[in-house]
Amino acid sequence: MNAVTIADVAALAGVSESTVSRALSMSRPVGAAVQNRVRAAASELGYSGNSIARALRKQKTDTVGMVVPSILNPFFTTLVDSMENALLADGKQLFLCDSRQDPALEAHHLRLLIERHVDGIVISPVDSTASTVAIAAAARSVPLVQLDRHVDVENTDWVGIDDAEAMKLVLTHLRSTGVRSAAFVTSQLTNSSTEQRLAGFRLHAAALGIQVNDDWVVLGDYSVDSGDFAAQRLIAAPQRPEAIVCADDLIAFGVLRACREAGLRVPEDVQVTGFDNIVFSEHVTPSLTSIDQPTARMASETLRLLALRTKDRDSQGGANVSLKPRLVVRNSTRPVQR
Amino acid sequence: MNAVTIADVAALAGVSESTVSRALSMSRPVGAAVQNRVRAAASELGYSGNSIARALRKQKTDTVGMVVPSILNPFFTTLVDSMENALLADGKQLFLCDSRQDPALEAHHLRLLIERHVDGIVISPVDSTASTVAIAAAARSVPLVQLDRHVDVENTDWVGIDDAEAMKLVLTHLRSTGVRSAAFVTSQLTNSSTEQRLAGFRLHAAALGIQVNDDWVVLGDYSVDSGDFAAQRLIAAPQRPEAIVCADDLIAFGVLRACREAGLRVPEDVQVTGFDNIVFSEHVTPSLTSIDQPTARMASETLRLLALRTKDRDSQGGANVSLKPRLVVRNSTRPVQR
DNA sequence: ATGAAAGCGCTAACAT
DNA sequence: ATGTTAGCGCTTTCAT
Repeated sequence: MNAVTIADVAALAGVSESTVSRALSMSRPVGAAVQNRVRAAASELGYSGNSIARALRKQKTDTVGMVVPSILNPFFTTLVDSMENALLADGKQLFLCDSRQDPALEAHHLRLLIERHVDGIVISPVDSTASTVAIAAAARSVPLVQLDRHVDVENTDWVGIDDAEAMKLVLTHLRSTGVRSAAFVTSQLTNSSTEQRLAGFRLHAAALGIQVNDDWVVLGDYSVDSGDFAAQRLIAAPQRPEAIVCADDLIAFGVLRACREAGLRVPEDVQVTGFDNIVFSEHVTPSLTSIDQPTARMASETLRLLALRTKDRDSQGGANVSLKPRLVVRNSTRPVQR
Repeated sequence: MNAVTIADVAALAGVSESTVSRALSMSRPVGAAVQNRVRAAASELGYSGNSIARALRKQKTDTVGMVVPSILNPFFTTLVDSMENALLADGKQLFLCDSRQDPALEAHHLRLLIERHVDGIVISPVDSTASTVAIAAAARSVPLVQLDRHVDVENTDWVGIDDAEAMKLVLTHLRSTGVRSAAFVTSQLTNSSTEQRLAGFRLHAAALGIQVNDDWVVLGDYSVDSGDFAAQRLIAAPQRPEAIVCADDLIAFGVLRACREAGLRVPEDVQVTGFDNIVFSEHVTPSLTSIDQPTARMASETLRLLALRTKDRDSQGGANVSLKPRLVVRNSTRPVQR
C-alpha cells in the first residue's frame, strides 16, 4: 500500500510539510540544498502525492466529466478519444459516462459528476427536450459545454459543426455529378444535429433544384439495420431517387448493403453519402463519401471554453463555436461532370 | 455555484453535522422526526454532497481507472462500454485512459491513477515486456486486474478468454468445411493474446492435419490496411492457402478487401475468419465468421476480483479467470461438409 | 439517538 | 526562505 504522506517526507528531509509542498510543486522558491534533500526523501520513500487531499484543499480536481449517448457509436468514440487526448496535455483526467440513450441515466451521471466536483462537464445530450432540466441544473454548479448535439439551455457553450453547411457541401457535390433527385435517411428528430441536418438538406435541395418526394425522408435510428430497412423501402417504391443522403455513416452502411442485395450498383445506379467520416467509411465497398468532423479541433475548443468559464464563472450567455465541416469524396458518389 | 455543505444543512435542520451525515447516509439509526427535517433541509438547499471530502475521510474514492491500448479499436470500445456499465451498478465511476500503444504514456497514466487513489485499476497492457515495470509498481499500491492482454507480474489477477481454445474452435470449423491448408495473419508478437493466438493456431493446425507453410504466418499490426497488405502477399504467392485465419476482425476486413480486389471469391475461393466479433463483422460483405468474447461477463468478473482484492489486500498470487470463447459462423466460411 | 471533537493529507495565509 | 497554523467537507470514534 502507498501510505506515504507529505509528513513522512518532511520528517525524513528534516523540514516542515509546507516546505515539502513548496519544493515539490514549485509554488514558491525553496533553497537549493533543501530542494535536493526533499527530492531525495520523496523518491526514497516513493512518495506520489494524494490528489484527493489536494483537490479538497484547492477546490479543484483536475478532472472533467464527459457524457455521451453511446460510446459504441464510432463517432462518439472518436470524440472521446480526442477529448482524452486534449485533456492529457492539461494534466487532467476524464470521467467517461455513457447515457445509453436514456435521459434518466444521463441525469444520474450528471448528478454524480457534480458530487465529484469535476472542473467541467462536456456533454452530447440524448434528447432535445428530456435532457434540458438535468443539463440546466448541472450548468448551475459547474462550467458545462455541449459538444456536437445540444439543447437549448442558458449559460452553456456549444461546440460543433455547421450541419446545414455540411448538407450544402453534400448536395452541391451530388448536384455536380448530375443528381436531380435525392432521399434523406436519418434518425428520429430527437436531437439538434439530426434536426439541423434535415433542415439543411431540405433547404439546399430546394436551392439546387433537387427533387425530394414527400416519402423520401425516412426516420429510423442511427444504426446499420435502420439504414438497410429504410433503403429497402426507397428501392421498392415506384420512383427511385438518384441519390440517398444519410445522416450518419452507420445508416449509410445499411443503405449500401440494401443496394447490394437489391442488385443496385453504387454509384452507377444510385449514389450514397454518409456523415461523420468514421474510420470504417474508407473500408467499406464502395468506400463512402462522407462529411468529416474536425474532432481534435472540437476537443481543443471545448477545453478552451471550459477554461474560460472556470476563470470567469459569471460570464453570461453561451458562446457557440461552429466549425466548418469537410466533404470527403470517395467511391459511393460519381465523378463530377464537366 | 454549489457551495452548500453539510454544515448548512445541519444549521437549517437544527441538528449537528454528524446527525446529518447519519441521516443522509443511513449509516446509523436516526430519529424519524429528525430524519425528515434533515431530508427537507437538504433538498431545500439543494445539498448534493462532496465525494472529494468523503473520499479523503473514508480512504475510498469509488472510482476505477481503466487503461487501454487504444479506445479507437472497436474491441476495446466494447470492453470499456461493458466496464462502464458494470461499474454503474456499483455506484462507481470510470477514469478512462488511452495509452495510445505507448508504454511510456501507459506508465504515466498509471502514476496519475495511483495519485488519484482510485479503488482499482483495470488494464490491457500495451507490451509484454515494456509494460511490466509500471504495472508491477501500480499493483503494489492498488488492486489491479489485467483484462484481455496481460503481462507476467506478481500480485495481479487476469480476466480474459482462452485464446488457444478459440483457435481450436476456428480451425475445427474450417477443417469441417474441408480446409486442408491455412495462413495466419496477426500483429507483431508484442502481447500475450497475440502470442497465444499464434501458438494455438500452430498447435491445432498440426493436430488437425492442416498444412501451414513457413511464410504463411504474417506479422503486421491490428489494422485493416495491415490485413490488406498481408493478404496481397499471400494471394500473390505460388501456392495459396485454402483459408486465411486472422488474429482480429480489423485484419480480416483488410483481407476481405484484398480478396475482392484480386477477384477472389470468399468463401468459395478462400475462406476467411476474424477474431473479437466486433459489431461491424456482421455488416461487412461477406459477413465475417469470428470469435465472440463475452465482454459483459469479463467486466463483471473483473469487478469481482477487484472487490476481492480490496477486501483482502494481502491475498497473494493471481487468480486467472479464463472464459470460454464462442465461434460465430457467418458467410466468410463455407457450410460444414457432411 | 444525538452531539462534540478529531483528523483524513494537503496547501495557503500568516508569521518570522 | 522556512515554519506554524488553520481549514477544505466529511465521517467516525467517543461520549452522553
